Amino acid sequence: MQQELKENFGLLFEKALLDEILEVGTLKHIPEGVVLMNIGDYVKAMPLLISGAIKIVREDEQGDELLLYFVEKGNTCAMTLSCCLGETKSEIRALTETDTVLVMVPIEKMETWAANYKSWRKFVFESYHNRLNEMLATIDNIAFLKMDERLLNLLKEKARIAKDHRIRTTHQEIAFELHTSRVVVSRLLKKLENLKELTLHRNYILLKKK
Amino acid sequence: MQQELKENFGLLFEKALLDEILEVGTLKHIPEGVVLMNIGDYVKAMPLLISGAIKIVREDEQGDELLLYFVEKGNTCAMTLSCCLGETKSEIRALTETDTVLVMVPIEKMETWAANYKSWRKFVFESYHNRLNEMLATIDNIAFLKMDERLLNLLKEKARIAKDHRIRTTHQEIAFELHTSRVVVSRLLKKLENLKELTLHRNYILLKKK
DNA sequence: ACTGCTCTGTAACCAATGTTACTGACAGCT
DNA sequence: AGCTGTCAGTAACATTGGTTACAGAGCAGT
Repeated sequence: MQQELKENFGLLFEKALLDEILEVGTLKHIPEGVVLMNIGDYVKAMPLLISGAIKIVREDEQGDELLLYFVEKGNTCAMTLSCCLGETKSEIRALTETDTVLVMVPIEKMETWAANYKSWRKFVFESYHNRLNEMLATIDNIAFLKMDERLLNLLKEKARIAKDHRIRTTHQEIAFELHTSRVVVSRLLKKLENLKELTLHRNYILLKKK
Repeated sequence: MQQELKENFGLLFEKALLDEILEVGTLKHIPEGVVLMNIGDYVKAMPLLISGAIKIVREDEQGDELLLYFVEKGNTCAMTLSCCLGETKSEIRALTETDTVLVMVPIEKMETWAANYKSWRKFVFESYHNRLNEMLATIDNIAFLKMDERLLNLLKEKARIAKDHRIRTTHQEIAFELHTSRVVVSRLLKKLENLKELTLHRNYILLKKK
């Protein structure tokens, strides 16, 4: 664990803090598609991402879904932070988008570290900053872009995160993430294929490198 | 100033912190419709709201607008916090929705207070928490609701904030806030009037109390 | 080959929203 | 009163996206 922590958080945290994290944190390997937190859950630990990516999803009462953003290595989920501090229920669902390695830290440490380590305060504030910006980007996408642009953005993001232009997914899954219907996704994907942006296959989409 | 601070932040902050705020903060009265911060601005002070409300607006490259949320008394703008800490440009515009009273605090104090006062850390974290939740609510509105529901929600929110069922505004202004067109707003307002939710007048809308 | 399941393609239609264009109502000013 | 600018109402039409329904392709199991 020491190795992984050092590589991803070594520049962020001072030695003493790294030692404390090593002491109380636990390293976990999690495969793709596992739900880490669900809506209504109470949170007891905070994840520090070593590798992989976590997908953050919103859901309303009718069960309508919407992808909010992805969390990547060197980051943590500010929603979790937010829940920990407020001791409120989670408003979102978090699940692994790819195979993921992370360090879980018990939330009791948060306040102590915030008081004692400047680097921890910086990290937490920056996480919030990043999350607010991700949310802003999400709002921009929903409010200002049309479905075909949102679709293309999502595919590019997925390719970047999985480091693979071959995106393994179904039209239905994309439809959930964009909060639209499968038929609409198929229609727009076909349009994008005609525009030579990608090629369609069963269970995967090949995005053209540009 | 002492009086105002005590009333709105007295329960939040310990005595020593209140004294420090009194020392470096300046009290300001600002009329409705003044732009406090614009997109691209660098931020040098943080506002603590005593009374009134600030409207936070997003704008894309084409100049398309969208209302994000309102900040009310006892709160601060987490976007500002975020900008201060990151020393980045503002991503949003902030303007007074009503006449507003606030205390401006220079941002240099932020890190010192975060290190020394538990209540300040709590306040900052809670601000972030609130802002993230506001953003979530905004996303819910845009993604899951139809225009007529968004419109009605906006009107209710405006009435609540101004403490007045007589909402002084034009259809065009509402159109900007919801990022739609004036014609659509007029159409839907007429529909809501037929449903006895409100009555329409020149330059104001009378919302029915329910 | 046959069955069953999931995934994709497509047509036809509908609902919501956006656009353009024109009208009159109202208020302020001279 | 007459002129001017802003605001609101409405019709006609275009576009986008959502819905329903159905057919066929691919794949696994028997």
